[in-house]
Formats: sequence, structure tokens, C-alpha cells
Amino acid sequence: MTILLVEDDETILSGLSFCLEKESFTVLTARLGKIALEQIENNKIDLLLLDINLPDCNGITLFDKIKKRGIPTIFLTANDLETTIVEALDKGADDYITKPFKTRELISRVNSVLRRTSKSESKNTLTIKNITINLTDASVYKDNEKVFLTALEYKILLIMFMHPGRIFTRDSILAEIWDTDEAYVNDNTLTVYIKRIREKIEEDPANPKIILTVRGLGYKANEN
Amino acid sequence: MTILLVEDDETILSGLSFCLEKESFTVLTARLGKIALEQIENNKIDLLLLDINLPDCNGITLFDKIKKRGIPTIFLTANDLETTIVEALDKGADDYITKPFKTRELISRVNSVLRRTSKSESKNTLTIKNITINLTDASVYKDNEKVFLTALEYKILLIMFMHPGRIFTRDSILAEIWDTDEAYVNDNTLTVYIKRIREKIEEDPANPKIILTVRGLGYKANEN
DNA sequence: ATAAATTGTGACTAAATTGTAATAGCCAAA
DNA sequence: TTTGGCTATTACAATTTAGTCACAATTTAT
Repeated sequence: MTILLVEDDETILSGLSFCLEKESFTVLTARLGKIALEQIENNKIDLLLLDINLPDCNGITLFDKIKKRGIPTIFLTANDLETTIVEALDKGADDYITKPFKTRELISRVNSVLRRTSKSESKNTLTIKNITINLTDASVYKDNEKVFLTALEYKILLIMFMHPGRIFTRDSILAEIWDTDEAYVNDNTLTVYIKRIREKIEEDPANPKIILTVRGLGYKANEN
Repeated sequence: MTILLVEDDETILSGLSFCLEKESFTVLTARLGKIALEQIENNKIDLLLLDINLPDCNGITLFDKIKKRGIPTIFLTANDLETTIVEALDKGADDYITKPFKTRELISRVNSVLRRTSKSESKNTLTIKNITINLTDASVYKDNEKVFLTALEYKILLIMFMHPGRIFTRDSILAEIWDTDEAYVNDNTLTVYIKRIREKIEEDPANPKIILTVRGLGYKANEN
């Protein structure tokens, strides 16, 4: 589980970061909204801990920008001005917590939010080993780092991820991707694509663990 | 019937293993989740006995990884914390049992689960003696260990497994595999393939029990 | 329009599979 | 028991297949 902690107060940042890591979360941090956006762009974030007051922008503004991604979010707020909190919850925040807070309480809320959201999720991703495909925005993650696949690379990977373990003949993949006859693509083309995909997602592309070749038959995605 | 027992407590492991074998189950064991995954990868497992607490991972996490294989699973748990058990059953576990347990009880549950699941099992495998062909992914198992056949070897074996007992003349197999006329293959070629297949699947290739020679006529798969 | 990225191809290499020839072994009938 | 026709075994050659690389063609974005 990866948590992005957005907070400008250095003391809170490091303290909280330490505690969360002890709970075996992966913690990314950002001191500015700008940085947070980049982090969100390039990583699979499971939970966002977001300070409302940031040097370069308002936490709620930031939340607006990334709302469509549906990342579970807990707001951290110094002043418990009702208005701000209500606004945040209104926009779809999952919870809030007012500083100063007990670490224990924060962690329990984090877990609670994650429990709640992980159930409703699940339907928009395909995962094999450390590779996850997010179907909603066609993004692919290796561990929690974003991997950039081209359109065709993504399509090919997706076909196989939809049915892990099932063998896809080269022909069936070719037919699916370069749909219908005419303009036969070189038989080698697929091989090259597989190589490119492996280069991006495999730990050791020469010993693939995700996309396996079944000699004489085709390729398949590993089934666990 | 093959049972994979995943358990880090050496005492329980060996005791259970012994009892299950006395009930004439084949028992594979793993002390770590990592090992269990490998076992599952390379063997046909009929039932999984899975300790929730493993040194290197959580039993439920492991179960998630292999869930799509649909292996019937009984969880072993030390603490009968409701939450854990509920979670496991929620995810599709077939049963659970709390330590300490009576061996007699475990065995009866094992049998019960196997009875329940064996009915609903789908029928896409062909088995003769200790050799099983899995048609969905074109894999072949000897006892419960995967055997790697080449494409042609598989085709030839499959032809005979489809009609156990039926005699296939050399010509009919040749025709089926190297379809139709042109480019007559050497008459000896098939003989060589049979030898290669036997080498991989027979206990004693010189005294074949699976693929039998019918002198003067051809070959057939043993019929039981 | 230009640069950058993506897509597709041909040539080459390594490795596994497939096919053959030559030889040995076995069995059943004369 | 010897013979002739099958089958088995072995070693090796031919072929096929997959992987890799460099680069050309095409598309896309700026």
C-alpha cells in the first residue's frame, strides 16, 4: 500500500512518514502541491494524506485537480473551521483529521479508509505479480511505479492479462490487434513487441516471469 | 489426490503429512509462501491446506495470488479471530480449522471438501494411469509433476489419449500430424517421436505402460 | 514543418524442435 | 534356430522458431 503524504511542516512530515513506514506502508512525500501532482502522475497511490494549507496552493484545489482519479483521501487540517472540512467532505474526501492528532488515531483512520475503499475498487485493475493494469485510465504499474507503454504495447499486454494462463497463438494476437486480414504484418513484428513490453515490465527481460513464451504455440501471461 | 500442505511449524507439518499419507493422499509440503507458489506452479494440486501465519507472508495474501486457479483450500489458523476467518471465507476459502485440532477432524474436512469440489470440477483433462493432459493450456503432468513436451509430441500423445485403447496405424497418425500428402515424412520419424514421448512420460521407457506398441498395426494408449 | 515517438521490417543469432540415416534388437513364422 | 520384417535406439543434420538489433516508415504532437 502506497501513501502519498502532502505536508509542508517538516516535523509532522518526517514523524508521520516514519510511523506509517513502521506500519509497513510505502510512503511518498511532497512539501508542495506541484510536487504532489507529479507524484500522483507517476505513481500508483492508494491513499492520499493531504494538508489543507500548503505554501503554493490550497489542499482542496489540489484535490479538485486529481479527483477524477478517485484516490482515497484524508485531509489534515490545523484549524477545524467547519466550512473547510465540510467543503472537503462534500467534494468526496473520505475522512479528515484535525491537528494536533495522535498518530495512533491517524493510522486507524488510514486503515479504516483503506478497508472501505479496497472493497469497492478491485474491479478496475488486473494484476499479475508486480504488474498492475489500471483499466480506467489504461495505465500500467510495475510495483508502484508507472510504466509507459505505447498504445499497441498496452493492447497486447491487456489481451493476455484478461485471461492469465490462457495461451494466445501469435496468429490470434495478430488478428486481434491488427484487426482483419489485409496488410499482413510481418510475423516477426509481434515478437518485437513482446520484447519491448518485456523490456519495460520484466525484472529480467531475458528470463520473463510475466509474459511467458510457449514454444510452438504462442505466449501467455503467467497465472499468479 | 494431491494435497499441498503449507505450514511453518515443523511438528504439525510432519505429523499431518504422515497422517494424510496414511490416508493415501499424496502430500507436498512447503514451509514458506514462496515455496508454496513454486509447488503450485509446477504441480497439479487438488487441495491446499494453508496456514494463515507464515514466516514470509500472510496466508490470505498467498491465497489471493492463486485464487484464480480455483484450488480448493482449507485454512489452518492458530487464533480463531473472527475477522481473519471471515475474510478468508469471504474470499472463497472452502473451510477452516483452528489449531489445535484433532487429526481425525481435519481428515474428515479434507474429504468433505474434496467430495464437494470434485463434482463441480470441469472436465477438460484426459488421464491415463499417472499421466494427465490438461487441454486448456496444453500441459501434461506425470504424477503431479509437469512434463514438457514439444508441440508435435503433444499432438501425437493427444491423438491417442482422445481414444484410449483404439489402435492407430502409423499411417493414420502420420496423416493426422503431417496433414495430407506432400512431403512424405520418413516412416521412421513416428517411431522416433514415440520413443521421445515415452522417454518423458513412461516410468520405464523400455517397458511402456502408457503408449503400447501393437506389432504390425501401430500404437495405442493403454485403456485405464 | 519539424521533431519526437511510435510502429513496422529485414537481417542476423542462438536455441530448440523436427526429420533422417544407420544400426541394433526383437519377435514370430518357417 | 535362422530369417525377414518389424520396431527401437542413437547420433546427427536440417529446419523452424524465437529473440535481438538496427533502422526505415509512419504517425503524432508542437
